[in-house]
Amino acid sequence: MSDNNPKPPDSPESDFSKQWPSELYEYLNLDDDQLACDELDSFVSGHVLSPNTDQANEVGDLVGSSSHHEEFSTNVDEKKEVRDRVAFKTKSEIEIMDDGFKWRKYGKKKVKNSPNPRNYYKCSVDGCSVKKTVEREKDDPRYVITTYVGTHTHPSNS
DNA sequence: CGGGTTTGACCGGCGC
DNA sequence: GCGCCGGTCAAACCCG
Repeated sequence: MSDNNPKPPDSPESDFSKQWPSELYEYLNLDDDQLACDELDSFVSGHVLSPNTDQANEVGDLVGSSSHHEEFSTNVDEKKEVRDRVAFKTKSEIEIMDDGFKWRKYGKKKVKNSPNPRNYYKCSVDGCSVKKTVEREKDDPRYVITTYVGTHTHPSNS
């Protein structure tokens, strides 16, 4: 948390950052409760900017391990662009979850480390360049890994 | 008619 | 220098 990004002063909703994770938590809770699975709860929050393949490996390993949650504190490794990378692992048969935002799919790619394709979504709101990537777990196809990149600059509810 | 989705192609970065 | 890999764009198509 404490991801205080350079939000414009004309943003009436300064606590939108708090609102965002709240909804996600709701989903996670619902999902968890719905399936009564206490073995999952992967909450991975990172912001590694290094374009290194190691990054993917780490994430994959983390997800593959499961059974335990990891939390990365804000390391403030900011360079110039503030790209918050937040990955969520959710148990769902569908990857298209409406979190209150409108997403436009702009690409689909098949990763080598996974037999399943990866979907790329982008926020439809003008001025909001938040991206989202959805990928299925390679070990457990019933798990969905959603990675959010960036911060919304507009209210979730229209 | 407009926006959203789809798929392939293209590109940039890194490794070898 | 080339190949691999991941990410993005764009044209076409589909649906409301």
